[in-house]
Amino acid sequence: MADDTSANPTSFVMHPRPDIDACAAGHCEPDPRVERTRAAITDAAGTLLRADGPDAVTHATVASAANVSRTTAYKHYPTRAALLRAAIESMDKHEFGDFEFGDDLATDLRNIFMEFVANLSDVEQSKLMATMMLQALHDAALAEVRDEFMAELRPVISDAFRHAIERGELRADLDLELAWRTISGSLVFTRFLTSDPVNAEFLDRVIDYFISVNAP
Amino acid sequence: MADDTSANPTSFVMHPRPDIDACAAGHCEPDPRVERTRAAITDAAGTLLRADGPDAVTHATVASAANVSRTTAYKHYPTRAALLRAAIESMDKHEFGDFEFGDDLATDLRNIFMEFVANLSDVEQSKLMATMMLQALHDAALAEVRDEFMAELRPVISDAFRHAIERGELRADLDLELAWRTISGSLVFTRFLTSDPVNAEFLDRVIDYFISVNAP
DNA sequence: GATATAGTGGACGAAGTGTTCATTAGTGGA
DNA sequence: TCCACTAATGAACACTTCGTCCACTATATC
Repeated sequence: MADDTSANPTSFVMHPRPDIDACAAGHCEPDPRVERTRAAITDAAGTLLRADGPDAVTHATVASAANVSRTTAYKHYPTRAALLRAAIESMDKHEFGDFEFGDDLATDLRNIFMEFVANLSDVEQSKLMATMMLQALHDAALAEVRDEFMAELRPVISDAFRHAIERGELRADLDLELAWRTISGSLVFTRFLTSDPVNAEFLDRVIDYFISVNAP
Repeated sequence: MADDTSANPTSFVMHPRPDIDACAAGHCEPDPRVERTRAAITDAAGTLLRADGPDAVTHATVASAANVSRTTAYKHYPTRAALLRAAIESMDKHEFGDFEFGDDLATDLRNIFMEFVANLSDVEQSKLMATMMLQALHDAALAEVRDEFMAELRPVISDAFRHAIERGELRADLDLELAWRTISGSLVFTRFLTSDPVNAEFLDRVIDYFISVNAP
């Protein structure tokens, strides 16, 4: 099916525009129509996911909520899995690049986990997170999204621990890997496997327990 | 529509049978047909949930897998939520009534969490658990199921802690509530929010860390 | 065997899914 | 400003799934 290059010279591809898939891949002068449409779709998908759960995220509902035709939704996200992934990726992940460490560990941990806890205490955001956890079990691409999400958190916590060790707040032989899993885990476990509230108060309790137990 | 009691005496309700809903409620001489059908449906639903995830659990698929007519599936579980709940309840929850405590905490914890970890390291069982966590956010009835599931685990762990305290393996002022959340949480968090494996080795690491940190 | 309920399977309209296609709208280069 | 090109549209399509209904058969108890 290769085009015959000896065809009518006026039929040259003179103004090639990047197509949808090329833009999705990343580097290409973006067509504003594509950007607009994609943003509308991902926003709508995320909102629907938070509000009504994963079952509510279909091409039809999303297209309607995004004021976009159903056909377009299929063009951008051919499968339901891709649509769901887009919805989950719409989650605003906190950037810790500019995090400023304070003078004591408790304050640092409170600041770091504040937003995490806020997400957990919000039912809609929790639905989104639980959906991510569930889907990541099937969907390798989504598992990567999840890992990137967590990759934001971990180095900041590790740094906080290191500072605390330097200050003598924590024992020097602390297992950093287990330490951060302990704190995050207490929050996640309590949110998703118990009926107990996960709020600032509980976070404080977890942090205090952690510090008291890991003091030198 | 009250029956006229003066009607033909042979038309008395002579052999009233309990209906489906009464049996579902619990106490009633169970109709073997109902028991058989229910078991077939819940088994099939659980298997489907584990194998293909919650989206695969519909009245049609379950009925087909259970060799039961679609109509019957609707009769027993009128909504999809009810069907999913049945699937999740089919999870065999370990009974700890007969648990025998040993002479050291590490062994006790290993034995207690062994099955929990086995579930987490199995992808299918993990799907079931993640579905439970997600659905419990919408479905109050399912939240209760989840709590009952956890209620099996907690007292055994608390007892293990208490024995350990008596033996001098743990500090006496240990916060039991946070302690068990710490261990369970490390496992759950690592399973559902990281790509790292949760296996016997990891469990040992968690337990060793916990004990070393909470020693008197 | 009489009687009552559970389970069956076909049929149904309604709704949803995934695709195609001719048409319209919006974009950037000439 | 015009033009070539692609994105987006919406109507139409065959197809599947959903939930419900009903006459009928199977099975359990007395």
